[in-house]
Amino acid sequence: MKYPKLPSRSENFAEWYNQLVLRAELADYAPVRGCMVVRPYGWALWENIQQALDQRFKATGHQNAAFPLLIPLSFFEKEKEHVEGFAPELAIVTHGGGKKLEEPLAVRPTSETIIGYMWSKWIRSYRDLPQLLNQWANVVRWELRTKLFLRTLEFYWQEGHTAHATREEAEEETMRMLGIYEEFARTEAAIPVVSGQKSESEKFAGAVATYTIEAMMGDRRALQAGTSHFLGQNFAKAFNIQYLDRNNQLQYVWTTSWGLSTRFIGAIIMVHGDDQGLRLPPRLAPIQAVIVPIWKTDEEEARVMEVARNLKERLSQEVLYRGKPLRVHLDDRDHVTPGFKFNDWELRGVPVRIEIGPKDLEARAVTLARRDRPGREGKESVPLDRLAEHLPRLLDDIHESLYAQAKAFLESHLHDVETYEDLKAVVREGWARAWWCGRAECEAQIKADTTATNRCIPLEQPGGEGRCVVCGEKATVKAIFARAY
RNA sequence: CGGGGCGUAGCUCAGCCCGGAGAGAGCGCACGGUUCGGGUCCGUGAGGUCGGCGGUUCAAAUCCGCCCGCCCCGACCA
Repeated sequence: MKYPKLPSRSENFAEWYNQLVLRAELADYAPVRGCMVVRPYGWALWENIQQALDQRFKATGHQNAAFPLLIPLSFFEKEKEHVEGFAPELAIVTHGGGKKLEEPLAVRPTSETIIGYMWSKWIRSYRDLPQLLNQWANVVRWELRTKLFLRTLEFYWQEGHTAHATREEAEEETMRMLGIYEEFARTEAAIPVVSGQKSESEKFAGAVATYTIEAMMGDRRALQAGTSHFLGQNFAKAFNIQYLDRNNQLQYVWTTSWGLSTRFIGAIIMVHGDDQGLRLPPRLAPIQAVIVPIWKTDEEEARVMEVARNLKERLSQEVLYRGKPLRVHLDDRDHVTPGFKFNDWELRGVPVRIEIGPKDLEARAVTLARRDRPGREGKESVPLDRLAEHLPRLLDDIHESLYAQAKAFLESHLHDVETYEDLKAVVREGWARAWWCGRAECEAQIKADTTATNRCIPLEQPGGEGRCVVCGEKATVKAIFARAY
């Protein structure tokens, strides 16, 4: 076999993932340890994620801004938990312009501190609130163990930062943004998630409460796919962000922050991908439909290519999918065979392939192949003049089918457990949902015994009470335990 | 930071144990032809400080020492 197949997902998931990222040209290793280059195809995917989220942020009143990459090191020392959490993974600039700096500068690992500093200058009155900001940025965290998209020294994300007059408003904001992440994952990426709250030991350094969306990867490990933090007045006090309320009383603001990173691309790969390669969710796919022309003779080539070119023009100009022009690519490479192209575009995860050959021309039709169904089963012939109306429906159908598959997978590997023995067995192959007393010792015990961590306390709770799966004490909530990335 | 693996052509690797003739294979790439409805076939060609530095030797990709880098598995994290 000239073109080796990917390692199969079931045999070696980690190797399958690595090779797929490289071969689909989403990213490549940079010459610096732990850093990656996001290649055009991967970045196009990220741009579509950005668009989908940005639109939602703006619709809920947020504005984009840009804060500096470099942050005075002393800023991190102002909030005790924050510095403890981030100090070990800071990259620090000590020299500039050939001279040693008076004060070292940290390359931002997140921007609460510098935004807090600016707010302390900008906020004077309750009339200045709320502050609803977001920035699209790169950040650096000196991770020891890296993996493309999932954990790299430098990564790209959006970080939302808001300041509010009241606790209630800030808490509402925290939950609103968590809801947006959940809805985005479901309706754009076809990824079902569990929304919940992080335990004390898993929460963000400096937060009062951290909320998360957790997604189940194809190897049944959990991935934190987005987070939303209620920061209380921790940063307000650390950076002295105060305002005068209606009664002329000086008050501290209440802040939130929330983020989703290029890690989400890893989730898309690991949730939907199969042994053939990527299966990109149609609404985020850089290419939604690829046209593969097929011919034998020069005369056929001329006829087929003419129709193919016209089709590409017509589809990208006339067909709107969810309000945006259909993203169509014509694969006019003449030095590779159709069979090669089929495999190539399947590896790259394009949702729909449009085959046009002499037989199709004769029937005034094209052959459509959908990526979510393998082989012949996913193929159908569609008349040329019905394609424009057919494609959006097909893309929706693929989206629904990907979501349904992922949802079924999640549900079939998420089990309620009653005993500790059950929990230990379940987390080897999936997620365990169990009564938990809320104590860190019990979480730690589970982690020590199984390497599974407390992923979250789901917002959806059964109610009532039970006995902690570890210690047997009274428990009022159930938590999800799983091995995670 | 602990454990493991690897560094020879763009990629995957052979050669190294046992030093010696011209530094190799497959893929990819370029050109020509052939093919094209599920990873075509043939030919020609370009392409290499054998990770770096030092040592041993008449002679080092090969033996020895030091260094550097990367990947994988664990603890930490989005």
